[in-house]
Amino acid sequence: MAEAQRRKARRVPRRTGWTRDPDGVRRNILDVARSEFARKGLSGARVDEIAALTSTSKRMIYYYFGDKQRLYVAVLEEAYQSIRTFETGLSLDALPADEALARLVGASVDYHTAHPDFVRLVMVENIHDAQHLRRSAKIHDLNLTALARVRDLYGRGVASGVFRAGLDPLDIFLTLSALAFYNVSNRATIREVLHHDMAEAAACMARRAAIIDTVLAMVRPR
Amino acid sequence: MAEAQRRKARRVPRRTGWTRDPDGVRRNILDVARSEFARKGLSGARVDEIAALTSTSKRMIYYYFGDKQRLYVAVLEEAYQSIRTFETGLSLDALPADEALARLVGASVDYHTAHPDFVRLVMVENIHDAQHLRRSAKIHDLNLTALARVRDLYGRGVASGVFRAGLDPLDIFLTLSALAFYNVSNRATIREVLHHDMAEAAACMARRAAIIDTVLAMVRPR
DNA sequence: CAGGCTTTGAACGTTTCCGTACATTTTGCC
DNA sequence: GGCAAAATGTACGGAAACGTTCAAAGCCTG
Repeated sequence: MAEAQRRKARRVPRRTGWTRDPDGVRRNILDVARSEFARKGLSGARVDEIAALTSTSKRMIYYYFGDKQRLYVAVLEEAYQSIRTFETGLSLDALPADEALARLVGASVDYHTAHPDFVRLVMVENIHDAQHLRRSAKIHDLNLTALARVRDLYGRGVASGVFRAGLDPLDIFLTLSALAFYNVSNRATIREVLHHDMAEAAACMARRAAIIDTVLAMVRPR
Repeated sequence: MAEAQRRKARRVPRRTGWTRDPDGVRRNILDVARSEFARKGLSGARVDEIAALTSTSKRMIYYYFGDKQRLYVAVLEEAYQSIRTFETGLSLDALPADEALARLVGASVDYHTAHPDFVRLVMVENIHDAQHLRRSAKIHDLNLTALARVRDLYGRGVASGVFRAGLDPLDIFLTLSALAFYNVSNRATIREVLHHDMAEAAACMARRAAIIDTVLAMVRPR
């Protein structure tokens, strides 16, 4: 056929001098994809645009990840693994319970502030009803340690008398998560509706202190 | 031309018996669109699908709203107007400041719980960096009264000695918003990661009480 | 040095999806 | 009854955007 011949006749110039680096290529794709999915959502992000922003080509995205959805899931899984690593890395056991809690809350605020992409990915995933999270075996096994950590901390604080008894550790965890998360997730609408820019350094620090204060006030004996 | 003739030849069966109701048609489209945009986001929602779910046709969507984006903005504007109406409707002045705050927080939690579509729309808008909110004159003039209300309430409470002085009313507002919002916005990921279903009635009520408690603990004198 | 894994690159097929063209009818108001 | 606004329905243009297909070659390890 004429078409087959036309294809055969095409001369393809090759690039030389590249080093074989599968992990690097995957890394590069994942980094770009994370940013794009976080910025525009799953359906808003464009495979062609992600490809254009990588140092490789669309071809390799499909080579390594199969399709757009699986790329998204890979990004999501990595994001959750990162925050888990962060959580595990905090050493709180040496501190008194109240100081440890203050540090945990502060660290949580800082992590969210420093990783807006993570926050946005979680928003995107919530819009999609967490259906990708649900199907991901990797994340199901992840079993966030954060709640267990709060449970321990709270138990310690009650025992030593610095926290009041009768609280559900889940409420403490949800409160600190909510405050740290919302602070980043709703920055844009807060800016437009309240004319207040949480990205500004002074506002950021003040809010951080207020959040720590609030969580401590919640657990303090009355 | 043959094409023109073919079109001319087409016989279009009309539907009869409908009543003239522009507002009703707009209403119907807006309701469906809100649900779809809330469920799937701006880029995830499909105009054809929205049309299919209305009792009218795609033709009318473009007739009334021009294009997808303007339909989305209309939905967003209405959602913000609704919450503003709700906020204005609360009568808190007759109550002591602490009781008034408790009622305000409870009502806020209830509103978010009862209007998950609103919560999701705000999430979607945040993903888009609030660019539609920014351009909407309607919303810019809306000037949420909620913050002013908290400011008054807080002033009253400090004067009567039930609240401690030195807080920024903005922090109170952000805290109560964050807790009420996150409770709904992150339900899906909370369910998957913590295996805890906030939609369940018992969990819902317990969390509501904990949120009220937390905000009151924040402002209580020490 | 050989074979398989990695990489290249552009063009193409196909589907999806937004928005519009058409011609016409129905309704309600004056 | 006349008229303007409201409503109808389908098919189609055209642009995205996802994913694939071709053919070939460089790189590294064993």
